[in-house]
Amino acid sequence: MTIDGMHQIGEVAEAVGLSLRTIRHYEEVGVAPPSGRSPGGFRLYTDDDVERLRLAKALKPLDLSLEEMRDLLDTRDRLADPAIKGKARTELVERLAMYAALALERCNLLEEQLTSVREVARTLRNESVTTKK
Amino acid sequence: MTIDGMHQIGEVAEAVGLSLRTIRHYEEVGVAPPSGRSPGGFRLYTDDDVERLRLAKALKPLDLSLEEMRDLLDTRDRLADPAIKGKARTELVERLAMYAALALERCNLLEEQLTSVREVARTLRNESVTTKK
DNA sequence: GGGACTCTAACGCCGCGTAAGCGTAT
DNA sequence: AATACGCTTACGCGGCGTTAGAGTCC
Repeated sequence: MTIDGMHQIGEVAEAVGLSLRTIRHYEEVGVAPPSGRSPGGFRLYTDDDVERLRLAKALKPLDLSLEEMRDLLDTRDRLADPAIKGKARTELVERLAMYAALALERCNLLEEQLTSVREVARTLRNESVTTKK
Repeated sequence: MTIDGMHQIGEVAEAVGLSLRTIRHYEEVGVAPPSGRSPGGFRLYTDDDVERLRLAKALKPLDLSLEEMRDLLDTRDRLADPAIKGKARTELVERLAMYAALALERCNLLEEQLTSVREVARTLRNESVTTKK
């Protein structure tokens, strides 16, 4: 940890469980930019930045494009700002709801895959045991 | 369906639920080649070919490389040949067992993802409801 | 011969992995 | 001054999607 509670990339990668490359890439495409840089150019992440990265990682199974992920995260962040009111806010809420729905769909898909892959696993086990002796 | 119980690619795609492109690609890399071709060059798949494609699709959530998939499928097919005996057979069985183990691992990973994505889904729902009115 | 189907060849895209060569932090 | 850490740039890759243009089936 550096001065002022800022973290540099290695530390963050360790904590979040993403590769350096991925974290840098997430900056490039705006998914999770660091709030600052050291004088020498090192990326510096606040705790909130790290949280955003965590969320990003958690979102991965949703299989969104990185652009969609950025949109989702931005939407969430903007909703957290109570200064946004009225129609603008409603719009954001609806967008978030969309993503929520999408997440549910994706849950179902994952469940299907899980059962399917379980079946396959059993089949393979069987075949590699039945045939054994 | 063409003569002799052979199916052409569109029919197969429909039945299995893979795109034409994917099926062609699976031939290119040896995952699921058609048993024949029409005089004019159309791919012709037997019922067994179609079965192999089905299996290939079911295997997708395992997240193997196509090369590994090919290996898995080939191993299975060769095991089905009772002419293979002794050490060679044992080797095949062990290889299949490896894939079975890998499948189990993958199951766990999928479970993790599922719970994680469920949590996210709930969170999003909450946020898009709490904020609503 | 007309319409549906299929073919090959080639480029494009996304989400990073992986060097290479060089600067920064302590 | 050594060691660990980080930076940018750029190429590569897997698994297809997507034209484009030509051939095949019946």
